[in-house]
Amino acid sequence: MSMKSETRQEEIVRVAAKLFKEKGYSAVTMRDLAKAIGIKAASLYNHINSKQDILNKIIISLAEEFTEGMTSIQSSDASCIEKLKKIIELHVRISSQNIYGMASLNNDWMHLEDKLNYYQKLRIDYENDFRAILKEGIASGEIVDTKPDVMMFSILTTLRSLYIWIPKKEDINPEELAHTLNQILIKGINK
Amino acid sequence: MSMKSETRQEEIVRVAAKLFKEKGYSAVTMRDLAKAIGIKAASLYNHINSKQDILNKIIISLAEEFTEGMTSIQSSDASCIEKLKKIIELHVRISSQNIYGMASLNNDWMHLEDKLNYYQKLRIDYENDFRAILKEGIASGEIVDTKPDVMMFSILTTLRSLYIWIPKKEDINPEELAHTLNQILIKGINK
DNA sequence: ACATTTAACTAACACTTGTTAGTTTGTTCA
DNA sequence: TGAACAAACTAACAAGTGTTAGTTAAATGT
Repeated sequence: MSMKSETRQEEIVRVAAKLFKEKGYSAVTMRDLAKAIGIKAASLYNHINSKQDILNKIIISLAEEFTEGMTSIQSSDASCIEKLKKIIELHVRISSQNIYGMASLNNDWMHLEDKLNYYQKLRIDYENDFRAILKEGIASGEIVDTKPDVMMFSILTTLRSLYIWIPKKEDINPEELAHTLNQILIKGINK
Repeated sequence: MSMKSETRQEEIVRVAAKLFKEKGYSAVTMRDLAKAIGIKAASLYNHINSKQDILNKIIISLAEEFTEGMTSIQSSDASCIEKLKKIIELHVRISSQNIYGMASLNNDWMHLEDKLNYYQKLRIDYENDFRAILKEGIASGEIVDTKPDVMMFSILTTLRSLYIWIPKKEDINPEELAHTLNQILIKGINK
């Protein structure tokens, strides 16, 4: 068991993400965070540079993980429907593993300062890649010819909100969830 | 033109909702709000009781509007698919008319204090009504027999996120948007 | 054994927070 | 004209904010 145990910095970021999910970035104080860990607020600064920096670490690492996933999917030679399935699996996987961080990504990104532009670029690029897949599917006849913006919005907001919903279900089987979502998002719900 | 002009209290709530959308409830100070209106922070208290109270007004009035809409839809004798269509129209209408308030409803509800329990009851009841419609549709064969929880989550998170997406489009035709969403959410995107 | 490093601590800082008190100004109406 | 009121103002408050400085105690490496 070479279980490399968590560093204090990692613990701070992890606990911060949990608190940020519950109350939002602005409502969590460094004293709240310190108390949740069991030390004094000043001691946090032996491990992190600033409150800002914690938020940066949480959000940017997740955003980059999504970007990497999308790049990999883009460059594969799968069909558009298959690519969409892989995107769904990507979101289910990352969201399952980062329930707290995903809340910050969705709700607290506007409090990024230095990293705000970088984050927004990643987000816009991701959405452009997503839209390109849909348009390709429309062109090839795989996907119904409806407004790609509305399709993307619908699918992507569902996927981005998974962090709200996953913790409410006791049986978090990622494969099964991805499969059910794939059916509902692609094929719809009517018989 | 008997255009009953906005009271100062209404203006405060309206401007607050806009600021809450941009930065979140906790990050908006009473001085920010006062400056956006053009008065001093202390003057706000001639019109409102507290910062809390502004949030209550924004969120509870919207939540009750949704509840009324759902009650009306529930008691109609439409088919399940038709009821779903009406729910989509309800969300598009309320979201179009309350872009800023919807952001608070989605992101700042946890900062409700006295009204938190009441809000959560409205929300749970709404979701139960929604789920009941889906289950009825499954039983009657109108809707595909997949997990109703996942279906509800998927549709409802899309509808709840409309406030993010509507302002990005210049042509905000609610009827057309509701129609497109209806197609995508009910019939899916594959051909 | 001793020097170094790590990571906790206490104390304090400069500033911001929501809110209250008391006052002033302009408008409304008898 | 003058009393009453609405709604702005200034000043201040007590509490809380992120963060720094300086100190101490335990662990580590030579």
